[in-house]
Amino acid sequence: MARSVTILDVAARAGVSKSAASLALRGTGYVSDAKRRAVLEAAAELGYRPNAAARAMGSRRSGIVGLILDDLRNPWFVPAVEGLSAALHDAGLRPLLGDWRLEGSPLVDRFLELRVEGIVLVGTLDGAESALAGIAPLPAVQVGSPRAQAAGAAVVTNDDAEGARRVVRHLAALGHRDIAHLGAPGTPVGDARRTGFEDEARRLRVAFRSVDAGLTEEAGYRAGKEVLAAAHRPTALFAVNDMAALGALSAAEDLGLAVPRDLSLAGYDDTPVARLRAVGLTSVDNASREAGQVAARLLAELIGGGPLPGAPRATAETVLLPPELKARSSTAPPPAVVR
Amino acid sequence: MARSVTILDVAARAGVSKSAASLALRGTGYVSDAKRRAVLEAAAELGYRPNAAARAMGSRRSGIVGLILDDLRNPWFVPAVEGLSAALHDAGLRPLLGDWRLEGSPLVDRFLELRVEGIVLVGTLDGAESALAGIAPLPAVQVGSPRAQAAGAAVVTNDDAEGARRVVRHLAALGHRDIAHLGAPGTPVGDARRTGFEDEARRLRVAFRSVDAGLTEEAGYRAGKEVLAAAHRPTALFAVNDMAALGALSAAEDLGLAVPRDLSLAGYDDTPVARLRAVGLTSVDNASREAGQVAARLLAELIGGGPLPGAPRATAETVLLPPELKARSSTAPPPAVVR
DNA sequence: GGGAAACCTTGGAACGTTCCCATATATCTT
DNA sequence: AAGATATATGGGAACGTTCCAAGGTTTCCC
Repeated sequence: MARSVTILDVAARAGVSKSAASLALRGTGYVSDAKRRAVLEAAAELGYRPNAAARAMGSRRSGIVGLILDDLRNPWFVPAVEGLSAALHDAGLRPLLGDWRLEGSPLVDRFLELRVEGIVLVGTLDGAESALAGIAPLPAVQVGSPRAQAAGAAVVTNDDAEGARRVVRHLAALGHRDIAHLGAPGTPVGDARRTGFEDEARRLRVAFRSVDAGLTEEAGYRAGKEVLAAAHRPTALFAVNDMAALGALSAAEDLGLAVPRDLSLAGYDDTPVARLRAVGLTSVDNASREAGQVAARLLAELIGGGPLPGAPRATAETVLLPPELKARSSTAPPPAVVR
Repeated sequence: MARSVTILDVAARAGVSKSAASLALRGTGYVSDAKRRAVLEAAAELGYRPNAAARAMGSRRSGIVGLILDDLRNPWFVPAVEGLSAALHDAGLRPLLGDWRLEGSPLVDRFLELRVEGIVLVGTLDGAESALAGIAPLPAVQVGSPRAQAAGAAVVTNDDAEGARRVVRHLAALGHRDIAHLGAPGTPVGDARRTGFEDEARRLRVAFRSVDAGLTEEAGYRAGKEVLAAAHRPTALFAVNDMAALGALSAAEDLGLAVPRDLSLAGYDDTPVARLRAVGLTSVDNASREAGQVAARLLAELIGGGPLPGAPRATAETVLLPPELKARSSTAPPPAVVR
């Protein structure tokens, strides 16, 4: 194991002190141009790589923030992570990813041992309450509707109620006067979307009903079948998410209903599946990338002392971002004969 | 910023030396039971968290391995990462995730600065050749078909040729005698799958043709349309992956062909979409979880000195794992009238 | 009962940085 | 010309661990 190159090797080769080399490499403080160049050149020649652990020791700063992802299997978080990543980088911080489902609470321990400067919780994080309690004094921001909220963490999320309202407006504008919602009560997104749906339907004087389904395809299939097989069936279905909408799509097909001729169908989240030509599902696109950016900036602010330098932690704050409707081929005017 | 509690605080409270505390906390070496208990208790009371950076300094070992993921958007890697994660843990190593598309070569720099003990490359990693050159002396394993192979890295991958052969056998057994393949030549998976397809079709004396498509839905749609609109159309289509298969599905629908009545369709990768009821696509399930495990064990062996303690790096080795066919509703016997 | 082997304990050195301070020189200000 | 400021330089301490060597017990075996 050839001992790796240290800053002392670089300093020696450049003919300067280790302090000067350190300054030159980081680009802070006073170093003459000549020395700076010599140091940089020596570093390049030797293939010098700063040792992150030693740097963390010396500076008492790790420069990293931990991102706890809810579930890698559900890549809805990708745009959010992109936004986070970019904005964190601008603040001189580096993200480290971990999967909550996969690693569980040891993940939090690991982040704490790495002395992360802040934590971003991405998604719902089922059953994370106890683990989250451990991060108490650290700056934390949660992006996406939280179930387990870390004590005092700021929350940046999409305005799910508004998204649901937009779906109703879209369907109503197409002429639908009887809409059913396949909901997922008890989940944060489920509750917000249902509330938005019902409020707007009421406001627009559209007949509506909400049935309990769930967030999975299976749940959408079952609830869809129930609603569509009933005596008086709605002309449009709004599912709590794209998965449930796809389940409902299967249910409609089973019953011989064509989408969108006999039934309009809308989902939520604008997942890649919704965009498939074979599916073409009308959905709602969360401004997740922007949410990630906002969260990162918020966190950077909290880490950098925050707006209340004396207080132990900035007060919990909730930022809501408006989503965007993506109309596709699964929604159309209702059949004329109906009603 | 209350200075965090160190091992010295723990040692003082337990009434032992820092060395004893260190030994007790790690569970190595000789410590009396009484002291061990006292130390553990003191640590718990104080909420002691070892400082990973300091530990890395002292031991000259980081205990972490970097996982470079090709693209978070394509969650095919999840089972592989699960397998990796579990097996690495058993070897006392911790995985750190990074996304190649998102972060690019700075990701490699970061891993090197963190002094990771090994690197796992997950997936194809387009354009990563130069970055990968930098990891030269580190143990590295690549899981999934590589395009950019790190010099001397071992490769653990799925036997794509075998998977393609199984698809052909399945279709032939159903009675198909004319099969087309929508391929993605030039990509590692594309080439292997096409070769397997053609070899088996030839062996079974089944008429076949391969057309160039690509790995996306769009590519599958275009190539599917071309093949299906031709004068003599095949009774079955085998696409290079599920996305392309879904594109072909749309093409078939556009042409008024019902799947599987008029046309059987198979994909590859067994993505969640293939499993959706509304889709029901016959596909091939890669043994990715197992691939991850094998890769992790291989890497752990390389890190722990490896089978050739003198050599600079174990010779590149390729492990092939057999995949499994998942027959679903998109494949059926061909229509009797045809041919 | 004498020596070896196992068990236990500890203080100091080392790891590779950054930070802090002391000092030196150049450049401005009046 | 005398300070004041900005610029530059380097030596030593600190960060929180693990490792090492050295010493002290106990246990075991012949």
